[in-house]
Amino acid sequence: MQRPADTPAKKPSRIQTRNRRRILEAALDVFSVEGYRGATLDQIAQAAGLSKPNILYYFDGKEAIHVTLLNAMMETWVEPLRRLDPEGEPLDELLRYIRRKLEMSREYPRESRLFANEIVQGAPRMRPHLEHGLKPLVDEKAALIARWVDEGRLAPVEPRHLIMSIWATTQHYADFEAQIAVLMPEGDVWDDAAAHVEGMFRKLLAPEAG
Amino acid sequence: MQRPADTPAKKPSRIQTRNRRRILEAALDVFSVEGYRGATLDQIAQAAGLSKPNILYYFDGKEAIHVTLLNAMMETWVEPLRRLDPEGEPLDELLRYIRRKLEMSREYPRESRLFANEIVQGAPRMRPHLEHGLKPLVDEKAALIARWVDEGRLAPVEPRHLIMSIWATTQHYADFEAQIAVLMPEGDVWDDAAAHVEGMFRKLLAPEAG
DNA sequence: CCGGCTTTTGACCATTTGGTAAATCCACGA
DNA sequence: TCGTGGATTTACCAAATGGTCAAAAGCCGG
Repeated sequence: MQRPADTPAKKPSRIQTRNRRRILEAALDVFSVEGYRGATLDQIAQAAGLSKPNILYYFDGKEAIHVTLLNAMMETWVEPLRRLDPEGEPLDELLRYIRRKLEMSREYPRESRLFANEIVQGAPRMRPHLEHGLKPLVDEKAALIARWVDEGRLAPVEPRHLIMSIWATTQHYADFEAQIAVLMPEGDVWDDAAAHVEGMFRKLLAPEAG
Repeated sequence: MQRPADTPAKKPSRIQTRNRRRILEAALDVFSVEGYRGATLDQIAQAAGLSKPNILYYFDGKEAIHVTLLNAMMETWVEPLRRLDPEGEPLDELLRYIRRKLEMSREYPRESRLFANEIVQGAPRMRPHLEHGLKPLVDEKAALIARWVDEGRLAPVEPRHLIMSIWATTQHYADFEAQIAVLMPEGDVWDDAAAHVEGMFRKLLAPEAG
């Protein structure tokens, strides 16, 4: 059997799980800074502490690694949005979402940049996932937000553009970290960012009092 | 003379200006989609309608083209920020800046993505420019905004994070266009974006009435 | 401690890619 | 019109890169 990876026939051995994890970890490092085409199997192999042919023993090729990474990551990436609770208090729900999203930018900047690279370059390997995985979720949550607005529990706002703004502002701190490192004075960038972003969206979303 | 490009000794011939322009135009197309390492001289050559060696006749190499593009672009890119007028009405000035920035995302998405690619990947070829070109300008304008806040002419806001938010939200529409194309319903995305972004920052920045 | 599997490696390949050298083409002013 | 310098092409490299293959090495239940 050539690809123990994809065939779910047998349970993967301990070595397999360990090495696959190592490879994905290394690949995340490399892909997230070099982009897909910029990354090389040699880089990944070296970062993983394995030989290049050995990596190709575990994955069907460079693209397979990339796709595996993107898919695995998209799950956790949209999780916070999925958690938007239709039963909750609208403003609380959205602010919690925003905080969580910013946290993820801080904790998983590599994942964010992996994604950013893919999208900036036209999402060549991810468009299907965007259409069938992300779009329905965004449609659903946009409808929810629209409902909240209709009910007067949120200030009027275009739901999809709100979501874009949240993504843009939060992910910016991960994706453009190189720029931020240059422009921001030393200090609690992340704390200030949290305060700023939360305050901004609170003002945007708070329904008119009275 | 090998490099009529860099040596300012003689005025460039008509052919030179034409071909250099062509090359840069083609390179912008390619680099903005593929990133630096993803782009190939063959792609650029083909897009420019020139042969590869001919391209290397006009530029010292792949990197020289990229750097030329980045530098040329940075000028126009920060121009709107430079225009923030200390004498103007703060809210008007900032909203005008925001509108202009969004306009530029619409008119020059390739430039925006070229820049995004470079920064996401750690700004390997642009850090000096960021430090010596962009940082002083941001420092200056951040101080200006801080002054406006102190004078009570803007709602309290952390100036640098405000600037980041403006960049994030406006450039997002260019940089993540592939995603937006999937998620947004057909229609005037740009008009809605303008309304949304302007409204958002107006709420954020408007000083307390009274 | 053996036999059969999983895993790993060294050698190798074809293609791509950035770049070069020299020959050729061509525009244009004297 | 003709020579000359700028512009262009043809024919190449050498290195990098994704990937293959068969042999070697390790691992592990019996």
